[in-house]
Amino acid sequence: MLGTISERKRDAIARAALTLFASDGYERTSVDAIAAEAGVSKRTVYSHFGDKESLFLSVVRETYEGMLARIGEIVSRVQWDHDLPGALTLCATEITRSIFRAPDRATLARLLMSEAPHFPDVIDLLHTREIAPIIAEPLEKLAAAGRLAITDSRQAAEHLAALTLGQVSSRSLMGTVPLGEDEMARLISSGVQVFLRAYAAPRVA
Amino acid sequence: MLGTISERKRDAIARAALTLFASDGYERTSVDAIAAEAGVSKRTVYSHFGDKESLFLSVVRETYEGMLARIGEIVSRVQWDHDLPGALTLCATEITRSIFRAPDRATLARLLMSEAPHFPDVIDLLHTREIAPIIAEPLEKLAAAGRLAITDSRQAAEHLAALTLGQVSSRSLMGTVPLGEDEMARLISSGVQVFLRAYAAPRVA
DNA sequence: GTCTATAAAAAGATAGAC
DNA sequence: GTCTATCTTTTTATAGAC
Repeated sequence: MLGTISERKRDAIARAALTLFASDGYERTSVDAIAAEAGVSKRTVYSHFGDKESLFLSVVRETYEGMLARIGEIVSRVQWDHDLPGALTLCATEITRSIFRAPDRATLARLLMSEAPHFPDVIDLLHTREIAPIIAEPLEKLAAAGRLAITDSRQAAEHLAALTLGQVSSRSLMGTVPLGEDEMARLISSGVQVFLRAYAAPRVA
Repeated sequence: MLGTISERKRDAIARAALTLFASDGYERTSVDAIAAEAGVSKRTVYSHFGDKESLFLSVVRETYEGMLARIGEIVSRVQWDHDLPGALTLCATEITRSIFRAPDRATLARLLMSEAPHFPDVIDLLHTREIAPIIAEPLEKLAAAGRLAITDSRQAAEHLAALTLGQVSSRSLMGTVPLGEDEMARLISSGVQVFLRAYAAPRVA
């Protein structure tokens, strides 16, 4: 189940690359350093991934897709039926944590933003595979159930994301400065409150 | 009033550096390229700014301070007395434009985020000289006048910023993808609407 | 102060042996 | 597939003339 030696090396290279790219950025990370961190020779890196750019795109894509899958899981696990503020807060908190607390995704967001201008493929990735639609899905159902006054679920999802994920990103400078658990909770719950005040379904008389 | 030749060269270097840093990032920008763009020799760059890092910090600081001053101006010029939604929309639009439309500041935000992890001084700058307090000031007055239901003006300012500036930043990938004037307007006005629904002063009976 | 020329180091990529 | 050794280019920074 561990794969061939070659596959394990490939994996070690990908992990080392992600770690280094995320902490130092693309240009500051040398292929030498990646090879050393992975415990292989530089030639092996080139054999597996062709060149530095392909290696970068490969690990970035893989990690980003993993993040989206994780967000999908979180959204599908949340119990939306009862406590609405609690469900929204939990969902937003878990998503934020999954992005800013996972060791290898901690600074992925920053890395993507930093390198996007130099890699059209990254811009494409970010535009094709978005977070908002994933959040929009449960909001749509809540609207249909009459529990939220939402006309455009996609837009509402972006408002919710801006008020929670966006606040945390901004405060932590895209994951650069670590945020305390309590401050993160405060930011998110304040954001959810604003969202709910704006989108609360009017009381039926 | 144009300054000495030396001062004009210094200025040309600073402008060239900002342009190149903003479009290519710190590592991808060579001092050679800056000297060429400024029309001076490389030696002159080093004479004026010491080294590449000092040059970077110098232009970043200067530009960021200029941006804050511009935001302060915008906030102070807005007429808050009459149409509240209009005033908020105008203010947010002007601020967003001043950041993402000014030629030399267009990608400053992205540059700051990208390089912050590698320059402690940039983190310091962003934490010491913030945007939120500038926006909090008029909100505080509006709350005092009973026109908004705000308890924490600083927090409300961050919510407003997240819903306007934050949405635009996110959509444009921090200025990487240019946004149409109409889409920017749509994002901002939707954000202001949410803000107002959440912070509207309760009607006095 | 400003320039040309150069030193010194680093990094991406490859050749060739095993 | 994997390694060591090497080529080539680029980049920061400086020496020395004017």
